[in-house]
Amino acid sequence: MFRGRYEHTMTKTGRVSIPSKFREVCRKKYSDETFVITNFDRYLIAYPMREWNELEKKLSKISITDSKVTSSIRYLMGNAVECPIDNQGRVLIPQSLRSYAAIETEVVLVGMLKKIEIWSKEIWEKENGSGAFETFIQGREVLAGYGL
Amino acid sequence: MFRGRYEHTMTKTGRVSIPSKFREVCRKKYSDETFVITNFDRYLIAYPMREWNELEKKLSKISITDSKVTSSIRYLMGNAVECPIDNQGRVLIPQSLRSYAAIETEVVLVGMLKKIEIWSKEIWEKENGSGAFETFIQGREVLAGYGL
DNA sequence: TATATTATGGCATATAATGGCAGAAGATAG
DNA sequence: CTATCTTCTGCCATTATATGCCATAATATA
Repeated sequence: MFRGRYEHTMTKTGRVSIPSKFREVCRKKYSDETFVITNFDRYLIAYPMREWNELEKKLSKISITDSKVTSSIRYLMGNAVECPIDNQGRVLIPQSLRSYAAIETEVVLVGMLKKIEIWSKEIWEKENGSGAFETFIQGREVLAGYGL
Repeated sequence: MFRGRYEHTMTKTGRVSIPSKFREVCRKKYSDETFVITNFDRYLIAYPMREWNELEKKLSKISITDSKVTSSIRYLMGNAVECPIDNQGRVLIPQSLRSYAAIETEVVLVGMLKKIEIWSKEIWEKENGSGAFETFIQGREVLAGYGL
């Protein structure tokens, strides 16, 4: 599973190195070095191809009559981009996703179990900087039931 | 499956470039570079030939007693146009479909699993611009059961 | 300390998107 | 039936973006 936090810089052309620990998870657990990246709130999430495919398979069985569901699928699929890891261990993050998550050069990558989060450093610090510990303490009670 | 969102411009002659990622899906998954495009809501939908054929097969099994269903099928079939991808990776969108979806120059193409949606940028922004994330969050509860 | 791996910058090349134009095909009017 | 107009289609040119590759510096590992 993906864990840990890394701060990397993006090149002018929009490429970001994937931390080697994450790549190792890709190789060993998924035998595949491709992510599907999509936007989530103010940050991006990257799923290994296999995890994403399972999601797609389920979604493709939903009938298109419910317009609310359709527009949720549209949001999710419309923002999803397949990003293979290159020989230097980097992915190209498309312009649209970059601007969506306000990523310019400094990037924070966070391992989150089956997926990776990609934040602009600025936004990361605002939302997870000081105060993060307090938030953690508040949510921790829920985790207690899971063996923490 | 088709995924991702692309903003392209249509030429004066009504040709639109199909994003290379979509073309790749056509080649690899369908071994065919022809779409069937028809109008749907306020936008167009484009199916790879094979998916369209399966849809037709299913529709042909519906008995024609229900006149409402019949006219829906008529609507769908009557506007369907076969659009091959040319050597530059473009399709010609017939005038009738263009005016139906109010497409003039700026076009948004959205990958939606087994099909592609083609929107006029203007309408896209009205219906899926700001606020789309909120809508997504609302509809997401439905998707939660699908592993999101 | 030597060697491998990682992160990242720079550059050359390939591919993508799209505008323009001209000939072909098809429609329409006389 | 033919002249004219419109639309379709293929091809070339241009620009922007993506991609592959090499180099280097920093860090980790033996």
